[in-house]
Amino acid sequence: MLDDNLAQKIKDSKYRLTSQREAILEVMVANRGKHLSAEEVLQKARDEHPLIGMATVYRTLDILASMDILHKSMFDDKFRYELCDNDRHQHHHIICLSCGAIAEVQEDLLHILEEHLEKKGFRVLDHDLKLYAYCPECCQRQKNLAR
Amino acid sequence: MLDDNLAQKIKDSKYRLTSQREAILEVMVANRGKHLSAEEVLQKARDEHPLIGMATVYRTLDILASMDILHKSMFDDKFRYELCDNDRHQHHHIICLSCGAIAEVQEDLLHILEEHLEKKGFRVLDHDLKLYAYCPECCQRQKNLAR
DNA sequence: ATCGCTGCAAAATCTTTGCAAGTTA
DNA sequence: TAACTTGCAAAGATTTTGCAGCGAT
Repeated sequence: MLDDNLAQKIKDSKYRLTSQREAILEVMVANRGKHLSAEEVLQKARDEHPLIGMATVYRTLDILASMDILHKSMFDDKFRYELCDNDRHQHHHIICLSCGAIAEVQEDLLHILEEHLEKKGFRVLDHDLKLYAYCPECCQRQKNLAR
Repeated sequence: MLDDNLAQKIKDSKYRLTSQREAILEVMVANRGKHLSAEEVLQKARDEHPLIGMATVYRTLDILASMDILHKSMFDDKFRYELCDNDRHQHHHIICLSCGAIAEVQEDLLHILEEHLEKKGFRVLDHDLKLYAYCPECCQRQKNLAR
């Protein structure tokens, strides 16, 4: 079942709400909080819409990102997309170098940095912070192996 | 003229110091502080070594990055490489959305964030912060146009 | 003389684009 | 109907790989 707000947002835009776009939106909503690649979106969207093509997926994801419905960023050498979540605005990613798990960090220390830069004449619009770490589970596993 | 330290570092490693590797190192040293793509490195390296191939460039850049001589990161949808600078360790990138200029930020606010994560059981090894902004020059140009 | 390294070409990925046909408002 | 959208296939772009021959130690 698709979030009416998002469907409406598209109807109100210059874009048309097609069954393919609806299917892709549903996939993104159903996977809230996950960072899906175009390939993953394609596979999941095909459950609902078996004939959908990759070009449509890329085109739709880019439209949704330009409408601030999705956030597009680069992980693992490819673009990944996640549903924007208005409640948790400033979140950063912490990527486990061992298992690849992606956790999120809510801390908002970057405002201080951004204010500093604004004083120097920059106008900061966005940022992207990735932390590379071993996650608690992998740290534990490494300790167990060492025993 | 190539930094003897770096040439020596390769000689001391399991890798051989070939004329191609030397040429690539020289390019990176001559462009200290810049973020070069493989293609750009290839073009510059060919001034010195006209027959060098792209595969060699990629292979060498990856070796140098694995030795912590270069830092590899993704900008503008491709990998870019820059010489590691021991004096300015924690630096972040601020990318102008208008002219594409890349400035660097030395502020080191991330330690606080990393300590917080360490307490939660992560072991943080590296981070990558990109800020997207309009640079002071482009801000000024926009103001001038508006007049 | 080894064993590593190189250049070339081909392959592998990921992403974008052209176009004829189908669909939406 | 008019304009937008789709799927397919082809093209683009970046990066990696296989291999025969070359080169460093």
